[in-house]
This record gives sequence, structure tokens and C-alpha cells, in this order.
Amino acid sequence: MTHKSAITIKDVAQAAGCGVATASRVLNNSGSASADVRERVETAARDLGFSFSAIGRALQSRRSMTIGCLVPSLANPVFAEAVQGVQAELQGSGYQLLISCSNYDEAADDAALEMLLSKDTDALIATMVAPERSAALQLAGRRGIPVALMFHDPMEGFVTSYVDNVEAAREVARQFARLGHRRTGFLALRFSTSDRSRNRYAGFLAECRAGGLPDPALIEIGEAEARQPDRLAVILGQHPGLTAIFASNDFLAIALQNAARLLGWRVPQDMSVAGFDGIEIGRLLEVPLATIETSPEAMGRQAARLLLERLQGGAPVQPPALSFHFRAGATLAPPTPGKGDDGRVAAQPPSAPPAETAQQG
Amino acid sequence: MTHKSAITIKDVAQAAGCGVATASRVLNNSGSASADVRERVETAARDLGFSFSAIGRALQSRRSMTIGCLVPSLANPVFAEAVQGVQAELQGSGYQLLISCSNYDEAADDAALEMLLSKDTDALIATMVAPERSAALQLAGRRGIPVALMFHDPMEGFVTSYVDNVEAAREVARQFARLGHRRTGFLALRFSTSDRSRNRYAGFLAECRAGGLPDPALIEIGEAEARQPDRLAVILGQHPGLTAIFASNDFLAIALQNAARLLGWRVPQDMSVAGFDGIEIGRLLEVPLATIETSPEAMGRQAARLLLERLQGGAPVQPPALSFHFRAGATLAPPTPGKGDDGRVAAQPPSAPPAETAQQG
DNA sequence: TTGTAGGCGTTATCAC
DNA sequence: GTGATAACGCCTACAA
Repeated sequence: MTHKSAITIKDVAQAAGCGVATASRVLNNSGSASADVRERVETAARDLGFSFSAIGRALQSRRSMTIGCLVPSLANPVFAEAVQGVQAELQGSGYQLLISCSNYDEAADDAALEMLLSKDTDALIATMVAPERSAALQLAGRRGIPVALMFHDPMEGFVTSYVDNVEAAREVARQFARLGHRRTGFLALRFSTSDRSRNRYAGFLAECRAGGLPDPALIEIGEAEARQPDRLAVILGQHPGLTAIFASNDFLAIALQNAARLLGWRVPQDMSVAGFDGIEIGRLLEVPLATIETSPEAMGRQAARLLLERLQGGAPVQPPALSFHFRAGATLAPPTPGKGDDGRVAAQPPSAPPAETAQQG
Repeated sequence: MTHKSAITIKDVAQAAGCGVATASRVLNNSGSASADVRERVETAARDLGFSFSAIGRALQSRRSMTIGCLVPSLANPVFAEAVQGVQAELQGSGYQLLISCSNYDEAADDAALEMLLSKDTDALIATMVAPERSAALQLAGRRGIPVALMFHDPMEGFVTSYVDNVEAAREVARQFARLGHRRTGFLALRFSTSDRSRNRYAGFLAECRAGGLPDPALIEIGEAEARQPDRLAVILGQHPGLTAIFASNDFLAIALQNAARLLGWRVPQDMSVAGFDGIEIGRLLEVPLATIETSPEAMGRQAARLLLERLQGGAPVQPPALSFHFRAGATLAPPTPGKGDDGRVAAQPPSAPPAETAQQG
């Protein structure tokens, strides 16, 4: 029937008939205390339903036992899973997770980080629009607050948990090339605010060039097009001749197939499609999605682990990129001669199906 | 070059040549201060890069400006979206979100809630395995801490943000019946730990009975079956004769279709399928998924709003259930005579396609 | 073994 | 208008 929680260690001490210091020592198992007093304090604490005030503790120990986490959005399963990984890894460590979302807005990014910082978080995990430009991130570094990034490439002064987007994208390009595709495209959402998307394009482009193929078409779309297949179809129609498209994520890849259907194109016969991320639903589709499989959960876990180690006094170490895996799916096939490829027949019509590949970026 | 953040209001006061009380007043715009001092304090604060310590404030104001949130898992997009909604609604309110996941474990549920409580959260948002059995939840209530539930039906002593699962499930049953289905099934994952799943089954069952139809088969599966189509196919094969299956969520509905394909069954010709939640990908599939569309994001927003109102002194009010919407999709069709239905022809072969329906539970 | 006292950063109170 | 001072809940010297 306690109305407002107000049982402090002082109350316990009083009930146990001892000083607060003693009560503190007993309850924390620090220092010494006679079996007698120990008994009384523990009983009192139990009877009163005492529990420590995290705030009081934080004030005195100068550690909030709280870790701040910033991601663009939890509506994106990739980030949600990463946070789930962070959360799982933090379980039992005593640290709690404070989260914030920027909705892919660079200004909000910085503001959110400052908010987190002002909450006295002991460490920070972040995925941002532009970490290299973030003043708040620099501030955290200067303050000596351990920071781990997620999804970003290694960056001076910060450790990061990531997959090598460039290398993964090259792998997609190789798979396309292997099948004989020459005229390809890269479908991107939020290209300007996502270094992941940009890196994937960069790798894709680089590998195409390395293979002596034409530069892939960069097709940037907005939220609206991504969610409305008919609008995406219109855009897709403006890029005739492409025989294979690499979408910067699986959701886009699925939307892309929908748009293709609206145009009467079959996947993979009329157009090959590959995605990125490896979301589970991709495997369950009627035509399983070819994609780069990654594990956002593992990424979150690793980031959290990096932080915990630093919080225990360890030195910052940049781990290697997390591995990825090319999932063949069934959305890839050789281009159909006559469609796309400028009427030219593929130089060497390949017969082998795409092979599963595992890589460490 | 500040090494460890150590600039307190005391430093500002000193630099400005005034007392801490004055500095506090100026920085908080409370009380009065001469333009002169005000100027000096503000300059000093800016120069020193001062920012309030949330902990110091929390200790003195007895409010942590923190809201705890417990969900089963962020790997489930439904909960992730709900949390995103909470987060969005809290934006700018000054409250920060502390999150925790239970992984659908009842014991972990209670432990996590206690953890959150011990962090002095000012309010709590929770989705649990069994809120009615949670001691920690009761404790929060007794302590006078505002609590809002998400996804749960209204419950004595707590407000909740929810959709009427029973009513929504009845709608699915009606759509099935309307098409002439008699022998139906309900596919459930985590039936014992999800009141949502149980409520959906209850509503489905009730409506079937109300329509004089046979009880639907309850098909419970585990994680393993949900992720491995071949295993799900085996189970599905053990239930011949069903012409329509209601899956307790969209992911399951998609996995179900995959399993059906493995058995050589076509959807919807050989089997109708409906899901629940209304995830976006469902719309983009080659055969768009029939489902109950809900908005976890709106649910999260509402829960957060309820809390904010209470934190501002408002009385707890239980809002009506959030609306849902039956999305017709293309996975529903009349049963094929000769398959399933015990060879009997549907009593009144319906011709109308399923209609879109909007409801307020 | 035990208790008293000081301080962590803030704000509210209350004299001046 | 301003500035000491006393909490807030806790822990850690330091003293007894």
C-alpha cells in the first residue's frame, strides 16, 4: 500500500537500527558487517520492499549505467534487428538501453545524440546520416565517452560494426556479369542520406567497370515511389534495356518485382533482380529473392560487445567487417537475347546457375 | 580538449561571478535576474560548453524524464513499429525512451519490468506474456507510476492501446464463410504466450460457430516450423481437407503459402489464406495477401500519448480500440468442390469477391 | 564492526 | 535581484 515509492536506504537503516553506511555496506556486500546487523538490514530491506535508486547511485558514482542508441528508424527491420541485438547483448550487463530515432534526418541526428549525451549515457551506439559531419559525435569522443558505430565504414576515432558494402556489391556485380548481363541498374532509396546505399552503388559500379561493362544506371527514387508500385513502374519504364537491377535493399527488390509485373515483365526471364540485407521473407517468396545476406542482429551484438569491453577498461579495437553471404534465390537468370542488351547477344551465354558464395568483406 | 565532462552549474556561476542559485535561475528562465548578470551567466555557460546534468536534475526533481518500454522482441516488425510510434510521439516531449525485450519469456518479462522500474522511470509502456499475472506491473500501479499497455485487451487498473483481435478475427471468419468455406484452420505460433494469438483464435472460433460451421482446426507450431517451409509442409499435410487457413500473423501466412506450394497446392485455388497485421510487403507480393490491416505505429503513438497526458496530471482514460481494416488481397477464393469440404459442394456457391471492410473494433 | 559527514549536480527556500 | 543553504539518495572516506 505504499503510496509513492519513498523507501530509501535511510529508511532501511532506521528500521534495522543502524547507520546508513552499514546498511549500504550490507546491501552492497562491500565492507564488513556482523552477522547480526547483516540479518537485520536484509530483513528490513525485504520487509520495506527497498530497492536502490538508480539516480542516487548514478549521481554518486558518476555512471548512469545507461547506453544511448541512435538509429534512423525502427520501422526499418534492419535497424530494429540491430537494436534487438544490442539489447540482447546488454542483457544482464546491468546497462540499460536508451533509444532514439532520427528518421533519416541529419539535423535530428545530431540533436538526438546531444539529447542522449545530456542524459549522461555512459556510452553511445549510433547509425547516422553523416557521422563524419556530426559535431555531437565528436563531442562524445572528446568527452571520452565510448562510441561504437553500426553499419558505417571504419572512421578515424571510432570503432564500428559493419559489413563491407562495397565488396558485397561487387559480388552482386560479378553474379550479374557471370550470367551475361551488360546493361544493369542500381535502384536506390534515400541515396543522399545513406552511406550504405552509396557504398553499394560504388562497389557495383567499380566491379562493372573492372569487368569492362557499361556503367550501371543509377535509379534514385523517393518514399512515394517505393511504396506505390504503379509509380515505380513508371520510373522503371523510363529505363528500358536493363536486364538486371540491383536494389539497395530487399524491400525495394520486392517492390521492384511488383512494378515489373505491372509492366508485364517476368522475373527473372525478362529482368533479373537482386536485393540486399537478406530479410527472411525473401526466402519464402514464390520466387525466392537473390540477395546479400547479412545479420543486423550480429552487428548490434558486436557493437554492444565493443562498448562493454571499453566500459570495462579495454582499449578500443576495430574488429574486421562482419561476413556476408550471397544467396542465389531464383530472381537471377541470363538475359534474354533480344530484350535489353541493345539487341546484341551476350558474348558468352553462361549456363551455370548462380552459385552461393560466402565472403568475409 | 575537455577531458571528462565536469562543467557544472557551479563552474558557470563562478565564471560569471555569481551564486549558483542565480545561475540556475538564469539558465532555467525561472525567477528574476538583472540583465547584467543574465548576460554574464549566459556567456559563461556558452563559453564553458555547459549543459545540465540530467541526473542532478532527476535527483532533485524526483523525475527522471524517462519512460520505460517493454516489448517481447524488436525482431518482430510489429513491435518494432509500435516502439517507433512511441518514440515518435515522445519526440520533443523531453522524455527519453528506455527499452527492454523479454523474448516472449514470462519470467524475463517481470524481471525486465523491475529493471526498468529500478531505473526510476516516470512511466511504463508494456506488452507482456501475461500482464494479468505480472507482479512488477502491479507494483508499478501501486507506486502510482502511469502505465499503458500495448496490444493487450483492456484490463482492470491499466489503460491499453489495442485493436479488438476477437472482432477482427470474426471478420476473417465471415469472409471465409461468405466464400463458402466450411473446413477451416487457424495457424498459430506461440499460442500459449500470446494473448493476441489466443484472442484471434477465439474470435475466429466463435464466429464459425455462430455461422453453424464446424470448429476450425487449431494448428500450433513452433519457431522451427515457422522458419522451415518443409517442416511446415509436413504439418500442413497432416490437416487435409481444410480449404481456408487463417494465420495468426502475416509472416506465418506467407510461410504457409510457401509450405502449400511444396505440397503442390495453389493459393487461392486449392487453399485460401488470410493473415493478420497488414505488413506492407503483403501488398507487394505476386499474390497480394488477404489480411487484417492494423497500425502498430498508431498503437505506439496512442500509448505514448496516454502516458504523456497522465504525466501532465490528466486522469487515466481508456480509449476505444483502434480500428482495423480487412484487406481483400488475392489469397482468398471459394473452395474448389471436391477438394477439402468432404466432397460436399458448398451450400451456396458465392460469386461475389471478398469486399474490403473497415471497422472500429 | 560501525556511524558520522561530505559531496555528487540541481533546484527551492528564504533571508538579505 | 541575489546568494547562501538545505535537501534529493547514495557511497566512501574517516573516525570511533
